Amino acid sequence: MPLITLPDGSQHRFVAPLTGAALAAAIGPGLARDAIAMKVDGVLMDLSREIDHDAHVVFITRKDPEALELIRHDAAHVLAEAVQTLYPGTQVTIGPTIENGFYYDFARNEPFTLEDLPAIEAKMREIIARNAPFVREVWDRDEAIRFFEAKGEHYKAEIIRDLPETEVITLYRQGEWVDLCRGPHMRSTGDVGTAFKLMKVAGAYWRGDHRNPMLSRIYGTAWRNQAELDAYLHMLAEAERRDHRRIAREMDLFHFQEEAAGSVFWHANGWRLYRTVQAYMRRRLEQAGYQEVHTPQLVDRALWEASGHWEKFREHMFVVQLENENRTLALKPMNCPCHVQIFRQGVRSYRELPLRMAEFGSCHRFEPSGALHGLMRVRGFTQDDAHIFCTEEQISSETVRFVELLRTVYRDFGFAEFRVKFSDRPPVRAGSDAVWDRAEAALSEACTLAGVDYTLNPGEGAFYGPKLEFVLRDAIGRDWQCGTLQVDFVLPERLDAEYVAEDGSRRRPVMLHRAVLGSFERFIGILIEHYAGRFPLWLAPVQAVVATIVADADAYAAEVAAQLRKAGLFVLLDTANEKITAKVRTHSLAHVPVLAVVGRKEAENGTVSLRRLGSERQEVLALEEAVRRLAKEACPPDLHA
RNA sequence: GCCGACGUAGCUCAGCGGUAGAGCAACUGAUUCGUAAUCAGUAGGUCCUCGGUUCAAAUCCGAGCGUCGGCACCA
Repeated sequence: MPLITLPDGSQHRFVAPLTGAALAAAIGPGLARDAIAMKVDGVLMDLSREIDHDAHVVFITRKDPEALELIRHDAAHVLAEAVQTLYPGTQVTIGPTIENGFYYDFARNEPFTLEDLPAIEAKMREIIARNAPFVREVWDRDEAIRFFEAKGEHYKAEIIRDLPETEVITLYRQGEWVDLCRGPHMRSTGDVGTAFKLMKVAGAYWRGDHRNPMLSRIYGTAWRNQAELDAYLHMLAEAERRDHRRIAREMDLFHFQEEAAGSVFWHANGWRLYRTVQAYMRRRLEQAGYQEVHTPQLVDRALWEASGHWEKFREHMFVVQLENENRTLALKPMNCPCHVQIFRQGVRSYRELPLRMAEFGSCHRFEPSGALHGLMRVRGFTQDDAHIFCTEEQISSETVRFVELLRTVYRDFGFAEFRVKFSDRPPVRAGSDAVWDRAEAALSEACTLAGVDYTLNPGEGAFYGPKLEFVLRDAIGRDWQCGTLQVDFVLPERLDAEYVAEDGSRRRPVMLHRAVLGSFERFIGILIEHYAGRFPLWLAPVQAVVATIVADADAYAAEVAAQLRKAGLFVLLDTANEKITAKVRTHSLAHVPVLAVVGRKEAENGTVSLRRLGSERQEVLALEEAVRRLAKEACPPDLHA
């Protein structure tokens, strides 16, 4: 005699166990029509499941957030049926939901290509139109294994074998087709609806392990209604519009070419942007008590052996074998060993600690070809790197200082939000548990003092120490890990760094490896996408264009440009024989933030007409006033009075 | 590195066995114009590279390189 409590508090007693569908029908025809699943005491279930005990029941309709998961999960099943109908002999493996959609991995000799998708999607729509109910069946484990083996579904059989003995083995039927699945599902395939789309194909290793066979994955997106699907597709188009590689062409920032895969050719505009970012960082670091150094690119193998990189990082290093001398050098993949060399010059005193050594360190790492991606993943890059040599007691206060620096920098670049991930001791590690206890406590305490919350990444720390990772969120909600702070007990030991303590004894410093931006290349890529090329004035590589309407204004336009340059702006002069509409279009497409238009009127009155990128508003100002305002606006945030 | 797609003028792309094309950009000329494309003309190509098939290859096949989307990797 189950007593059912609904979200509105009402209670209903039934004389016998009943299914969710029956319960919905008992409550009302509207609910019977709209309910696609239910939560029984907080657990999401099929409507076909029987409720035989007192329970709190919440019905799920398409309006609920849970519906997305269900729709995507069921869409994955429909996809699998469609594929197996069209391509007999294809084995199914797994098909989970993901952010924005779902995928299904298939085992097939011939991988799927983009051309296969329209037919598969059409078949999916057929299956959905057929509207076959999802039927849940509980199977005996061994029988299920035999069943799938007999069908030639070896991956499914393997999945069942690996399930814990206690797990109930359930299969779901949709018409003729059946799949191993934990569930829950909606009522029938028709509940998937029509707001879905197959997006792309990709290879993916079975169980994510590169030693396993590669499966053929089909990605799809699915939503509750067409409007949501359209909005998602629109968002993708927006991300495409912001792609830093595309904007780089529009703004003439940089390029890549085959002869230097993974290394950037910075054009004048891009390099100006780079220098602006770097000059800003240099000032911030100086204010924060860092000393800047510069260390060699090419360093003998002996140092990398001593630091441990030769053993642990060899396959990522560019190695140079000298022909004339019997010597092996490597391009540095990191700056830390070189910084320790500077620390080791002379005798260091505890009075010098914390010693904050910064370098805009140009590093090279051999990245696998498939990993390269515009500015975001390159082989040659420059880190805003620094190493803080300090005592164990100073870890906490140095971390607080670092978080403050990072918060300031991110804010200045227009990132309001960031979050922190804390990676603690991994299973295999150097250093005693007591030292790890203290280091982790210091980082944790520092986060509290700095007023930042963190999420824990258990066991994800480096072997040499725990770390914090700083993830910022861009204008369209994507996350980018940029900053990092890593505690290192190992390198000072390996490279024999020491200082003289207050009591005259020799001690090992702790090293904090830290970066705010990560690499300039990647951070600039993020900036480009964050701003979609429409930079605030202080960052814009071309800050203004002075454009003439008639040739009579050429001389005055040159004067305007000269005044703006004198005030420190980077300005181009456009006296081309074009109509002003064409000039507006050209410079708008190049994302120039300020267009200073001058015609006869401005020349006569000593004014300029300012037009901001993306706005049709015009503001006519006296020249000196325009220069004053723009100069102020172009001032980097750290230099404001 | 693995799977798939792609590589044609500076850019965006068409052509898909039979003499390399368009728009924009560039250059020249005309036009002097008030806030997102003025008109006309000219020039511009080892069709990524190397091999193969063919009377004939941008086009078909193979390998390599690169790019893109994923997967793996990111100490």
